[in-house]
Amino acid sequence: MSEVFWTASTPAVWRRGLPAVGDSALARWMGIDAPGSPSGALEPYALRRVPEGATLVAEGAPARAIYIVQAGHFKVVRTAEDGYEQVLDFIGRMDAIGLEAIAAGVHGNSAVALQDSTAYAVPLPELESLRRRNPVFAARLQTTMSRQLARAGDLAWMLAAVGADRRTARFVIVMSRRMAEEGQSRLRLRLHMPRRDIAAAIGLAHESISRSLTALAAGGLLRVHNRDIEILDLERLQAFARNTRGPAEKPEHLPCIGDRRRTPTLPWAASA
Amino acid sequence: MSEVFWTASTPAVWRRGLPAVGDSALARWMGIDAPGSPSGALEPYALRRVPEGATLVAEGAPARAIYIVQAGHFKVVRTAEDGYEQVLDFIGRMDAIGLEAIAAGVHGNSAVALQDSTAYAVPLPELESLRRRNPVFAARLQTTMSRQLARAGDLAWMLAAVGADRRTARFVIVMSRRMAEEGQSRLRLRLHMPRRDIAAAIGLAHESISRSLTALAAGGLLRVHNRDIEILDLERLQAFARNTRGPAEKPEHLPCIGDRRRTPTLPWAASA
DNA sequence: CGGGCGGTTGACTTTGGTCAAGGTACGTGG
DNA sequence: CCACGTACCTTGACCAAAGTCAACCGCCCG
Repeated sequence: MSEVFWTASTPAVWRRGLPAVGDSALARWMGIDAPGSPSGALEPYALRRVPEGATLVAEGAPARAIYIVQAGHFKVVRTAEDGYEQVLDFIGRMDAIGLEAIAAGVHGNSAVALQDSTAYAVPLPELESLRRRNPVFAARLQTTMSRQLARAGDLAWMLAAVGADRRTARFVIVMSRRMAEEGQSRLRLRLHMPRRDIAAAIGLAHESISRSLTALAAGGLLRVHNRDIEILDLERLQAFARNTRGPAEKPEHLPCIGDRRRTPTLPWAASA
Repeated sequence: MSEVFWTASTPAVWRRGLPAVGDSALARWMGIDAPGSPSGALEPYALRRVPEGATLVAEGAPARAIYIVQAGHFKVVRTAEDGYEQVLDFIGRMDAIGLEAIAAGVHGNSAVALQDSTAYAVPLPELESLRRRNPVFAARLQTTMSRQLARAGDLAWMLAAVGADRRTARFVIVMSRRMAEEGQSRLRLRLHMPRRDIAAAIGLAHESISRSLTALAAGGLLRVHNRDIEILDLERLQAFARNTRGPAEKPEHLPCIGDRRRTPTLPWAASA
């Protein structure tokens, strides 16, 4: 119970770039390793290297291409005129960036690399013909857009929760679900972004993220060590995240974690 | 200045169903009036009538079809387990419903009619072949999905603003922009939804919507009469909505509307 | 070894949610 | 045509929740 699952010193490689996934997987994703297509079909699509912190697409820029992430992670942000960055999404490998620009012609959001990353650029002029020539790619693209729409729902779900603790709990659940979708463990997650970005994603002050994570940890729902999070009790975490407003479900065994008034240590956790 | 632009008694037709748009426009939208297609091509796609308050698609239901709105307005909601409804989007005519379900196979959101409305159902099994046969429809569908992604950004932009007044201002701006996109006046808008739905969309209590609208009106930025809103000073409204947090821009001529402490009447408005 | 960034915690202040009451518009039935 | 009832909207008072400011700690990197 007291043992930690993370290594004492977090390997620097986690903070830096991720190992690149083989191009074959990406080619399969794009449907361009289909019978008849030369495996070198990826060639025309430039592989862009994006160092940590660099901007792949800038909002307001004319839409020239969409991008398929090969390795690394990105945050999708919309920068207000006052410099406040609202994080709209976090994008991992095999996912697409810039799809919202197809209709508008200009990018509405920026994409910034969270680590050293790489992405293939598919020029918009070629998108149409590629879609026409390649049904697999067309379907995959549609699926990706559909999935991103579903994620927008997730974002709203997180932002809808009034309590800061609940929002944070929902954020953890959403990240967990995505990890599971990628085939990773759903109970041990590694957040790829600083607290500040989490805060910007769910509309809180970054201090509140800290407090909420601490409270959830004190409640025995999580274990937190910087960007490593272990979900100890998914059941209760979900139950806690369930309610949007109000002092959690009245039912006795789900006391409100928000009740951390003076002492961050939860009164009801001590009894268990 | 004291004259009102709305008729004394709001025509009941506005609250009820909207006049149906001709099928020809919809057929053109879907690309099935293209040369070679019989004009009766809409036939296979059932036109569904949806009375006010009725649910067109229910979240959790298996995805059978997507819908193209012919007349009326819908709200797209995600209902939490505790019954709280988060509004994700408002959908008007010529727009699509249920696109997020293509990837997941089940509907993640519900769509509820705000007035008596009608929509064409395009069964998912036919979607693929229709897209393949009909490039115009394929492109239009992609554009629509892209636009909905962009709107998800709008939603986040609204929710990101911490101040209630600012959120409300942003909501008005977004609605104004959409009206403009539909070719309507951008300064006179008719909201099709009750305060309660606005509140659910931007994450506030419905009382706060009232207060914020009143404050904005008191500031001379808007004129409000129930669901009719006239934007009096778009310039200043946008300037006010600009900042995400903090007491608005320090610059003298843009005082913080949020400063309505005791008196709802704005102190700085009186001086002008 | 030292500087800086990211994270945590505490004290104070303000915002907006909640509860409650009153007002207005619209539809319905007499 | 008018009276009534039901939503919808507005306003007020109170208070808990979260933002802000500030200090501190610890880790990583130079």
